Amino acid sequence: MAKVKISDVAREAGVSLGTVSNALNHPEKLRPETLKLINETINRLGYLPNQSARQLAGGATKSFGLVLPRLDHGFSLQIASGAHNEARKHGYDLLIANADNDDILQDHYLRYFMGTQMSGVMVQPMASPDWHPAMTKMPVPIVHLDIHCSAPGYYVATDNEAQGRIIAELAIARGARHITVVGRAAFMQLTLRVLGIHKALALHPDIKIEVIDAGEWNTAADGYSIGAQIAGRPADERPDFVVGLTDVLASGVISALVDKGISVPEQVRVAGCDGNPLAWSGSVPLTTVAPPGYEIGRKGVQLLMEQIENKVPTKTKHIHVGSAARTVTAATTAEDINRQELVRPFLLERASTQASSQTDATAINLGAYL
Amino acid sequence: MAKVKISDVAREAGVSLGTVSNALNHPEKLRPETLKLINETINRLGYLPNQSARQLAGGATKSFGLVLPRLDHGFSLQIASGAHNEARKHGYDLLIANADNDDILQDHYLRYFMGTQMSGVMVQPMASPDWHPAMTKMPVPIVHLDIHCSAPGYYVATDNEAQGRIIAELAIARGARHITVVGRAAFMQLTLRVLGIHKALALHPDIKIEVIDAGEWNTAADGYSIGAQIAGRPADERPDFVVGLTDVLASGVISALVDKGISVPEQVRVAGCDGNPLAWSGSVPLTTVAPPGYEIGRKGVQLLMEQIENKVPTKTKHIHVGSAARTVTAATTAEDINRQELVRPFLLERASTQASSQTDATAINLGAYL
DNA sequence: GCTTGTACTTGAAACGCATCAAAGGGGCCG
DNA sequence: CGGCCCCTTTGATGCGTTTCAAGTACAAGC
Repeated sequence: MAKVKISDVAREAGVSLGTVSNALNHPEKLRPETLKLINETINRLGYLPNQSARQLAGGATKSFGLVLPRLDHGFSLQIASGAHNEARKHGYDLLIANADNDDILQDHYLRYFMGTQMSGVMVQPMASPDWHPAMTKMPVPIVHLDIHCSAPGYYVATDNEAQGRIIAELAIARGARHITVVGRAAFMQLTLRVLGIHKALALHPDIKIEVIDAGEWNTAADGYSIGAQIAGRPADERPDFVVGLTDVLASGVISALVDKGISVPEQVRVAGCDGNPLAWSGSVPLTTVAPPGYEIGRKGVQLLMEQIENKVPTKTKHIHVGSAARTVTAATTAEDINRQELVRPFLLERASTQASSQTDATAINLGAYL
Repeated sequence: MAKVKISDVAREAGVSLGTVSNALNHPEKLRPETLKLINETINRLGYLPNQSARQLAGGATKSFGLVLPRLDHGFSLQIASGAHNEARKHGYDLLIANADNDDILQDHYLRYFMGTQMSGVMVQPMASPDWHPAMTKMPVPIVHLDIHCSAPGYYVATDNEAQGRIIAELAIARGARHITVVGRAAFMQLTLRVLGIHKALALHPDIKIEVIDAGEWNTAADGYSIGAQIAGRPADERPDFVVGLTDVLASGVISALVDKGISVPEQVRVAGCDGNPLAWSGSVPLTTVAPPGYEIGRKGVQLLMEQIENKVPTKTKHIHVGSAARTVTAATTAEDINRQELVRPFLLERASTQASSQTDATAINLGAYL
């Protein structure tokens, strides 16, 4: 049980300390026999390198940290997935921390990662990351995900506004007269979706729009109760188009409507946002706009790699993923954007289900309920 | 950009190195004014403690590592969620790594975590963890999740067999004559579910059962193509009950059946396993058995805490969560089990959706398609 | 004025490893 | 046989902390 260290291995194998170290880090420098001897000794003794010591002695390790606001949100997982694959491709490890919707905790893990000599850190912040300007001056490359930063720094944003616009345009095309948006609009990303909807509707002042908050957790139960409330209204105050800011919410709304005898989509059409595979792989697929989480994770790591390789982390660089059209906000002036990538949305067929979680693009899934 | 270290803070504040260290770790030992001075200096300089150095010098940190086979599987997330909350409750951090269904990677992260002086490590292995006996002799507490270990060691298992049994009993109660199980039975946990089904059917030799592998990823598309295959059979070779070893699979099967004109549940009933919130929050809820992932994560951390506090990590201890009935396998002899907890399955109501992801128990969701 | 005690503060010693200049050991050529 | 060069191995040095025995300053008690 006593921890075996490198010197134990060295003594046992009859070589010097530095040789064992080389066996671990630069195997090509050793004579094959020596290497073999050392490896056998390592296995026999059950030696496990002390990562802390390696990092202390050797500088940064090849690993990235990723702080996510929650783990039970499919979107965050796609980010994690994309980041993971890209990181492994470059030979980096990826460690993930759950901030549990808590600013303090998010900050805590961020500091933790930076202090661990990670090569880079990524966050999907729940609020604008301007909360702590000191963060951006840290000696570790950092990238913000799924958010627009007004502060200088690297980030990769998805065009949440475009998502809203896409949904709104769909609604218009379906002849909607009264749109109800369901979800906690106070969440940064959701706010932008709502903004996109409003913008798209600017040309159609005759279309009525309302937003109903769904509580903090955006659960199906929240959706259900809102759906029930909608169902209870007199027919002429009822929307003819409901947008769930989340697939789960939309799903709950549909349950309630159907339970209360309102037919979907005949009387009320419903659409969601997120591209949850289950939402549209069922027999009655839900229409949903999928933000390119996987791609965001991937780009995030690429941005990290750039900073690491260039060693010039002073320049601001942003990437926009999945924009259907370019958005201009105060934060993204021309000078801020050194590179911008637009990925066109496209339609997914019913049966090619898995594409939605692996694709590089913003996807619109056309399903039922619409 | 140059990293500021503790000695810089000390010099700048005009105190000694050890005093700054005390300010960080034992603030109560310092005179309030000194503490204040140091804290101000720390903030002014943007000092960030080097975690590697701390760990090296100070021994283990208060943090746990969790290695998961995949991140896009809801069940693993529930584990992560439960582990996270329990860990935070004890003041520990939780870091998560994604093994991406890869043995090597799983091993890699495991070693990484152990080498980082984590206080404890947890894995949800994809195969039996006996693959590497050396692991169990490591100087770091380790707990295996969602699996039965025959090797001595700590683990918390859910009763996968019981899940299968529950589903099978449901099928019997519905008068099934021919059951088709869809999924990659080679996955440890799924194997046990299938075993449970077989055992439950032992008393009903007249009921026909078949298992169809769904490929490695268990996607909805896999389910769809299997569903299509089933639909293509002559009516008398078609099952009257399909069990998706995963909700997503079941979902895909239903899509295919419906597309091919086979009515569900009139002609073929379908059930899933996993308790994916979306699976049964829609308008046509899927029947599914939910393994208590959240609780598994929680118990895992508790087991870790026990080992840490007792400092007697030699005793084998197992916890069974969510057993509907006790299973006895060769691996769990009476002596092995020091403590066993049985949580009774219960029914969830349609509208109380969020419970399924937060509950402590194995849940059976009764839905449509059945 | 001297001793004892209290309340902080100091700084040297480890923590386990990667690094790298230097040393060792052949082989080859002149 | 000496001189060179190349391949391999050595071990002292330092990475940024924590820890802890030793030190300092000051007050109280005699």
